[in-house]
Amino acid sequence: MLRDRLITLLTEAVNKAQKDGKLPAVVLPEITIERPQNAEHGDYASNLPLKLARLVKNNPMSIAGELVALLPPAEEIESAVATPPGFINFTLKNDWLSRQVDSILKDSEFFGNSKLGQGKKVQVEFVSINPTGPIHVGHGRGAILGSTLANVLSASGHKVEKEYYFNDAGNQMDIFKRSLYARYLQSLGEKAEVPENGYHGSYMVDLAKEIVAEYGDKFRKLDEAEAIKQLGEIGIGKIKDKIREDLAQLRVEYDVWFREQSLYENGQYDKVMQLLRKGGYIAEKEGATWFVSTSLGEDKDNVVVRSNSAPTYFATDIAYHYNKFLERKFDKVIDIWGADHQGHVPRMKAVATALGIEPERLQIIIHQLVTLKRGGELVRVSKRTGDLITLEEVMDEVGVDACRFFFLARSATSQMDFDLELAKKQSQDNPVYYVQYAHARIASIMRLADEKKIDYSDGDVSLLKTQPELTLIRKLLSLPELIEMISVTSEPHHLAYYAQDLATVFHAFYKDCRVVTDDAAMTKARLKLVMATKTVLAKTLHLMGMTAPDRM
RNA sequence: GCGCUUGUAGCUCAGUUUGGAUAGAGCGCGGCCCUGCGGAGGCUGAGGUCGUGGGUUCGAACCCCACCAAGCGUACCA
Repeated sequence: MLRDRLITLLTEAVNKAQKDGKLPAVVLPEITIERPQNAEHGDYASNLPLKLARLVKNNPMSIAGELVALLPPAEEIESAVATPPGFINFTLKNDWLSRQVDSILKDSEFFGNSKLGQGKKVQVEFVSINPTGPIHVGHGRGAILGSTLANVLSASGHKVEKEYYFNDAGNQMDIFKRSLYARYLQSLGEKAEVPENGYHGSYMVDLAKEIVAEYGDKFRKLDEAEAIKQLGEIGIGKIKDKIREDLAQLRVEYDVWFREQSLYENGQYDKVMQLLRKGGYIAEKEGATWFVSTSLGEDKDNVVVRSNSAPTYFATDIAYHYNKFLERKFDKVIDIWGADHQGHVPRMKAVATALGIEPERLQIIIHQLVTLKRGGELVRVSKRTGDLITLEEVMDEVGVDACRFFFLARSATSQMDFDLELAKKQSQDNPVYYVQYAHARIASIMRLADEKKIDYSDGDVSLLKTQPELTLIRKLLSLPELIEMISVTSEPHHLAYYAQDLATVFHAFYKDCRVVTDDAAMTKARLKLVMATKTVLAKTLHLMGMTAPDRM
């Protein structure tokens, strides 16, 4: 990566300066290379002289001057200039830039991939809602964030597994089953009440009707406990299928669908509890069993087994993370949760510590919740009170591509209002179609070249030297940096901004540089550039889980 | 009360990790550009006390402190 190369060059310059006595022998601060916002400041810049100035108590500009003079020559660099107040600005060589078009074409869809991850095993777990109801729009945010992050991590050389955790055991499931039983009896014309803390949504009515249509009244004849059990399992199965369908429609694919139940079935729950007990992290008090997180600096202890001997969700989550790290041996685990789970973060970190797992290996990304609106009017999202807008409805209304783009264009930490009317309206104009339009436009040019039977494989890219061409090439070349940056920061929203930027510079290029002309040599060179742009744009869209249409 | 997250242009948001060069984008609003490969495009203008007040620094949207506002959490719910 060019950035690393510049750091090396600067380090050499500093070493030389210190050896020559032009710079005092101080410990070098971390060298940072940034991409200046202003194009006049070149392709890359370093503020190293400013940092050094403080340490050696010298004028930053004269340090910058010294370093520039001592920089070793490099084939990529046209110039390195000391600029007030003390930056070193690097500009790339035009012919080096244009040569990169050939290398993008050579790498094709693999352009931008790296070995950063060194094949490390990373799990990304996301969505993971209870199978008690359909997915709503807030969960969709986690789904899009998780699937996109997984795509990027794969591109940067991680061995990624995407996982969904079905909480199909415990308290909430019992409530769900009893709610369903009540709806079932109701749809057979009997009197029954959905429990007060139960699931009242209208989808439960539909679900009950569906089961009546399929199975008739056979569960009415069973005794209540047995009916609730059998009916409940059928209901859960149907909800799980629906969740899978919705996610598939959103283009979210999973490698593993993990069942909470399995933690009990294969004894891992008991195993981890014994382990914690042995480590002195378990205590009995007030009739319940507690995880003593205060011994790890937490504010309070947490119940793992209630006084009625039912384990809490926290208990199985402990077993689940034991399974992730110690049984399946992931090098890193990324959990993506909604902000309503933020209180769960510190205690899970404490669990990691108690199990001897370095807490950094467990990364928890919290995304803020989504407020759904329709024409400015607030829409309730809580599935426990019914009246919900499902992810399915949103996808049908605004389309999957627009949906993914909208969610991706915001950082996980931003609280977002998702206005359905606005999303539909805006997606007619911009920015989703703006980006996809660029791809369709490129496809159209390539079709024209194809019709004219132009073979551009021997095109000479060194003919590409005008400003719009070079600007486009520069933008193409920043994809590898972007992929690495997102892999490090886990912030895939930058992809959406990149896609827009790339579309913008392409449209500008298109305006200024006609591709297919009578000039055969220039046509071939530009076709190469256009094809390289198509590759990079499609790759960006695919990383975001969006389509790259050839026609619109 | 305490904790986490957020507050940047009329609206929706980047930029805050690593303090630096005139604070960016899209939408909306004003003005331009169609004899050419897809005008779902291009160019351009207006629009900002970076929540408020202090502090650190040669330099703060970014670091520190206080305050204000919003969301979430603070269960033997998940």
